[in-house]
Amino acid sequence: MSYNTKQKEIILNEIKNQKKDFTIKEIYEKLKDSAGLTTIYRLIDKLIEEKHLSKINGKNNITYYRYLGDCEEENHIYLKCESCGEITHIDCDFISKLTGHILTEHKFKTSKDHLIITGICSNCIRKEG
Amino acid sequence: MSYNTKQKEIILNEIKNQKKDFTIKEIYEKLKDSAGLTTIYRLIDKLIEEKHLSKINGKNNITYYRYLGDCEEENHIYLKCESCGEITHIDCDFISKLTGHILTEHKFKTSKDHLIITGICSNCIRKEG
DNA sequence: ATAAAAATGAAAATGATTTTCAAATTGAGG
DNA sequence: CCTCAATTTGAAAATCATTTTCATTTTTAT
Repeated sequence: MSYNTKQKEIILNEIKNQKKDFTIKEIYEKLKDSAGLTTIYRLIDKLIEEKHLSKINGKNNITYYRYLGDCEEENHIYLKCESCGEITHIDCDFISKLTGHILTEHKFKTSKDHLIITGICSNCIRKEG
Repeated sequence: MSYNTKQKEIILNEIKNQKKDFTIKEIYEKLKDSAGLTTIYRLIDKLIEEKHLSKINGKNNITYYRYLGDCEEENHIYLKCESCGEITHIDCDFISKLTGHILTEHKFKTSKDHLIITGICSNCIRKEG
């Protein structure tokens, strides 16, 4: 039915140790002496099927994976100005209220590091108006 | 800076006419006599950057795209799942509180039609399949 | 009308993912 | 501890979507 192998154990262990989203390449680079690329792909596919992993489209067509295990709260949000491109980082209670609201009312777990809100910053508002 | 061409017009028109999520291949098949594949890729990348289009991970590594109509409403926000790519529109008071807070406390005027918050949707966060 | 800037697209390159298949490993049943 | 069929592995080859290249064409400002 399903055999246990040392490769599966090694790969799963490495995935669980990831602190952030990771790529296949990163895993392979670390494990290339103990597991082949094909095997890594196969296990990852299985973990996704079993909903232990989530596949994420990053920028530049890079595929990241996220281990679904622990979810820490953070009150961080990025404000990105569409005009000058400036990104400011805010950290306030209101954000946790927002993410809490979105989670409970809209059943959606906002990503802490990808929470970017776009608009126009105060400097650029002044310039334009 | 940016030139208008008949290809851009034709491709954009075709995209806007799509009733559902679509693939590049589908667009190319329809327009192959009037626009090249490279040009379609280029315009789609630009539309994504401008948040008029969203990229969606389908099954079997098929990439779909969804046209995000221009939104004029005040309390409107898009929730985009980083895993499956699914997009939900939410429309609630909390959002106007958020934008009000960001404007008064952080001096930042949020963009109405580009407000996309990313995270993981409830379907994807469920672990045991 | 002219020319510089920008856009096009065919072809080639890239690169991630999948497939193939012979060899190695696993685990159940002696 | 054996044996062996089922399963797994991984190197190499194949696939295929996307990107790059670059010569040519189109657009727009002057």
